Amino acid sequence: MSIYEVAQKAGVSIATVSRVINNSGSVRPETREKVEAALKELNYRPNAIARSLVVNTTNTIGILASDVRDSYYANAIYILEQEFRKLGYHVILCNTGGGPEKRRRYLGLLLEKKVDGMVLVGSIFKEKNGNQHILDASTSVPIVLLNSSLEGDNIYSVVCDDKTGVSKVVVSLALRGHRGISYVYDVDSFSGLAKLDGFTTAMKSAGLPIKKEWIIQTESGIDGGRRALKRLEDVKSTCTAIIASEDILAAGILKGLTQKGMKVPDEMVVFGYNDSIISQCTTPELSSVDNKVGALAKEASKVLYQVLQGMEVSHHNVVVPELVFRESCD
Amino acid sequence: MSIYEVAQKAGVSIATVSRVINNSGSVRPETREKVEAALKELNYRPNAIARSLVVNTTNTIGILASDVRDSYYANAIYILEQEFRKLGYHVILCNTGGGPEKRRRYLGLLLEKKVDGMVLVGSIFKEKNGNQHILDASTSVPIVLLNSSLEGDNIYSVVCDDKTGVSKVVVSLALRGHRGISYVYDVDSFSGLAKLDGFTTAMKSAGLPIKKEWIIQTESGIDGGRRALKRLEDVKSTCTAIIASEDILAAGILKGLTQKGMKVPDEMVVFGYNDSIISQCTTPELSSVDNKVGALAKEASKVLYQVLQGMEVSHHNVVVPELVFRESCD
DNA sequence: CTGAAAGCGCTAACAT
DNA sequence: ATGTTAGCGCTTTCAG
Repeated sequence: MSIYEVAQKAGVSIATVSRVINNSGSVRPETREKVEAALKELNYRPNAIARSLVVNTTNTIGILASDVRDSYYANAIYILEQEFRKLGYHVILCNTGGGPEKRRRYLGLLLEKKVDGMVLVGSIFKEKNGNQHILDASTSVPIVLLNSSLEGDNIYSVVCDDKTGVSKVVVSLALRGHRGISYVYDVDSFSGLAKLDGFTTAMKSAGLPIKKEWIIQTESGIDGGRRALKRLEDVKSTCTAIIASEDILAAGILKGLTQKGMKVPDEMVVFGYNDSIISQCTTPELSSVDNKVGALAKEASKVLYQVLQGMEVSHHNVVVPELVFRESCD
Repeated sequence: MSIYEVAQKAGVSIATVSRVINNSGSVRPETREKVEAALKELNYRPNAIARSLVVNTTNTIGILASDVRDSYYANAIYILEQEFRKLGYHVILCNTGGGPEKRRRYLGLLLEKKVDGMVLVGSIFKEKNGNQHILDASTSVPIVLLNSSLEGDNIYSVVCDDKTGVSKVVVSLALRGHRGISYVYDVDSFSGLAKLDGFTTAMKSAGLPIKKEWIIQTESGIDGGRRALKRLEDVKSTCTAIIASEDILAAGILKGLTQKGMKVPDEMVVFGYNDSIISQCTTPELSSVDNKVGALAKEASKVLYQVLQGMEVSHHNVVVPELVFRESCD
């Protein structure tokens, strides 16, 4: 099953076999045929490991994501895998589960596996020095961050302009006459902070009041949404619109509202974020912000590919999100 | 950055360095310290590729799934990755997109990459000879099928008993007095067929009428559900319960029902399948069948691991699903 | 306890 | 056009 046996069966040297396999050098048609016959007969498969060792490249990209089960990441990974495949790369997947510790370990493992490059999907949290390992890894291979950002020679980022995303929602709501707008979010990630920033900035420039009690941080998930709504009631809120940083949060809010018998969108308008499948499953259907994961992932693969090809590539790349209106805000 | 440089810096041979790295053989404490110092200083990382070449194993498992974006697959992949990681394996992910053609190619690629084993996630469709490549691949490495089945020496399967899953729903519905029960499904996959079988079998043994017009095949997705409902109306159906083969289908059905002003569950009962996040987002919330992806994936990784360890393992393993009652069927 | 050397399967000069 | 050969970085006998 090695190249030697093929060579022997074809009555040529291993170099010749290598040549026909890789279409390199030139070989006489008759010789080629002999070799190809042997290849078929032995059902030969080249050993990519051995090849990698000599050519010093694995055609493999490492992908780190905190959790594939999140549909946002799932989408990103799906596209990344597809795109890299088209470009001739394999993909090794690692679920890091968020924390920097596991991420550090996986980065190391991927480095040992000699991946040609990596893409880190999703927000990096702001730990003190928590990102040193990324910087370190980047000395060995190029790294692209999808929806996160970090400064470095060999680090590239592709982000969705989430600040603008939320801003657009605020503006849109203001135009519809809403003055009391609440913002509900979960995590303090890179994009989480950008969204929050977008909210406050836009509220200010629209001249709308920003009340502390209207900005609510809650747990992730549908129950997080429910709970946030409850807290909003506690403070006797008089807002007429709620923006959630995630669709799933908005789904919880919608549930809570319905339960209280409040009409959406008549008595309260709700906006989600991600334009995930969830936004189509709720009743009423959820208006949301399409943060373009597909475009982001495509861009990320393109960037990494170009870097790998030795091209000069911009270190910062941004994609602009779009509002999608459904029943919860018409 | 190779083992040679470490050896040189430590003033020992590469064999010794190898020994301390792998904790193999025995080395004098002082020597070990010298080596470890050099290791640190050079920030050395072993080259897994080179190692794989000699030990003839990569500690990598290939995973083929048709589409990670499907939450069912996403869950499976997440758990698989976690479990294998715990066992010391990496995971290469391939999205095959369903068809056998791409799957054949990916199988080959994974073989070249010398994965130690593979798990194929999801249903294999019934093509004529469409599965020969799986059989072929299994001569090189063990393969476990998650929720699919194929006979072979080196092939193992872990399936959810979906036939029983749907049967349970039927029985449960019959107990509640429903006699007219409709079944809506999308694809003819391995598990798709099992579910359908479960429906007809259970209907028969419950002595309930099986009408052709009540068994509806439709497209996948939320619109598939909507459309199926429409067809059900077309035939002036008088059924009082609908079972869908997927939550997302049920979501579409629910939407359609609400639109028509029909009360769920009072006028019509609906049951989904998968117990996905979707079932909690709909209004009313969807009763569903928990098909235990988590358990399935855990079992799959265990099976493959044991095979890799040279243990004797059962070729057929089944996990039993459970009903989860929510508002759409109380 | 440590080192020398063979070899894993392949590619890429360098010869011929 | 084809063959010979030297590694790629590592593990693993086999000597010492």
